[in-house]
Amino acid sequence: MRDRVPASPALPSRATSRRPPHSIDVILFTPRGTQLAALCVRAADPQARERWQLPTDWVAEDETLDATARRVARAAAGVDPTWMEQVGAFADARRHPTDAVLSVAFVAVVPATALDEQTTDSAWFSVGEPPQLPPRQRAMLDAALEAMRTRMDYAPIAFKLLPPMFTLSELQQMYEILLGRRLHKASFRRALQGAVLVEPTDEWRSEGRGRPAQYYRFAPRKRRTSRRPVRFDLL
Amino acid sequence: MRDRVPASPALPSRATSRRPPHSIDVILFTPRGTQLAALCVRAADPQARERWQLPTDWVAEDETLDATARRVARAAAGVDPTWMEQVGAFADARRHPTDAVLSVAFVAVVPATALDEQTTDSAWFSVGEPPQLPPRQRAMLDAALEAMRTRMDYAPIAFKLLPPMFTLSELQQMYEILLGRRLHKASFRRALQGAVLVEPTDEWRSEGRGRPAQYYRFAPRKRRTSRRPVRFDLL
DNA sequence: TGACATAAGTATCGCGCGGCTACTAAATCG
DNA sequence: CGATTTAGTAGCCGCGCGATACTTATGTCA
Repeated sequence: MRDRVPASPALPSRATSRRPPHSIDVILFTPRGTQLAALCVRAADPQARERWQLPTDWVAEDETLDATARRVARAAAGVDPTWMEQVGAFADARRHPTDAVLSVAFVAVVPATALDEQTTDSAWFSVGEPPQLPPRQRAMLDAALEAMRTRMDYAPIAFKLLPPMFTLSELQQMYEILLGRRLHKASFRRALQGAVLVEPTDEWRSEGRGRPAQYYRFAPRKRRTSRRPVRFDLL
Repeated sequence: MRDRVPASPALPSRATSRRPPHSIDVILFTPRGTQLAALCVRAADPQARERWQLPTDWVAEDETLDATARRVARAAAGVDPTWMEQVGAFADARRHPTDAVLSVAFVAVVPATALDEQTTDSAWFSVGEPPQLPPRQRAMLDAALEAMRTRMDYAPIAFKLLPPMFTLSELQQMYEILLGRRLHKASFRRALQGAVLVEPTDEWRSEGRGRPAQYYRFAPRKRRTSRRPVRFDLL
């Protein structure tokens, strides 16, 4: 399943004669146990193999930003992310490993099942305890986490991290990992039923102890008719 | 109050020897009557004076993106915006007036009172009926509007468009203009009192007919303790 | 085989918020 | 004085969400 991976995903692999001075940096998240983890790669500089950084590369000629981000993500994780979105452009004076004038950050997620063996060139770090990163990339990581959590209300990110069939407990656990906080079971299921997002299957999960759980599949039916009320309590 | 304005705000005014190939485009909003309006400028090309575009310029050497955006906004509107935030990077193949490889969009707002006479080089267009724009900038305009409306829950954008003292009706009207929809008076005031955001002053507005309205000032006291519940109805 | 543990799923209560209608309050206009 | 206009409030209602407690269905183990 894994594609051919360059020896060093952090190192710009292309050698274009006239490269644009902006990089694409990808913050890759995956659920690891009960924690959310971000992928970091070793610095390309052989002198500083102990330093970690985010996967990055230059934009190729006639390549869209999204295509570059997807390429960087695939090179670093070995698989295509199941969801990805741009976070924004970062161009302050803080240091960046490639000395890019401007860097565009993307946030992406990959399922835990897609992860294969750890390489010596990359490692997953819990978002609670990230390694020391170049200053600009550290800002990108924080912004990516916030952006993903905000986007969860609008994009089915959690669903894209699960297999086609899943139990409601598994779905709730995925939400909890991504949001970094516990949710209430009854409320979670009531809200889920209210929106018509999932439909039950005939399959049941029976693994070990406890009552078997019914499998559901993602099958959204209602279209967004809801209007959000004005909120002042977040100011 | 207006600064010196270049003859053509749309035209990159600086002539750096080695310019970075990315531009900063600013979507400037202002309340105009009961409608939200966006500022457009005439194309720099004397051959195409009938075409409109968004204010744009290149990033100067050792200039942050925000500083560039502020400079572009001031050049186009004559005043500093009272709120501004980055929208994102746009780099698809769609045409852009400066042929920039990559453009970073910013959304900003200026109060209606700060607007001076219309120049022949710029005009305000209602967001409901924008002029035809270069394709990339058209996408930026749509994204900017959505980003601003999303951000209203987290940043006091409406307050920054009002004078230091304002009536609650004025505040509600500002929210309605920015959101593009009507709000309910009682609900609006209840939510506003719930968060402790404004405090009454001793001043009263008595203009013509109707009961006088009390002036309030923006004085947020509570800190954000609220956690948003998970929402499935927006998927 | 019955008690216990474990996990899935449901029932019910209460509270607060958001939308609605209707009402009161204070000014101007004729 | 009465009509009009705008500001501001009161109360009802329904729903969403959190919390607690309960039921159901399996495996484990004495």
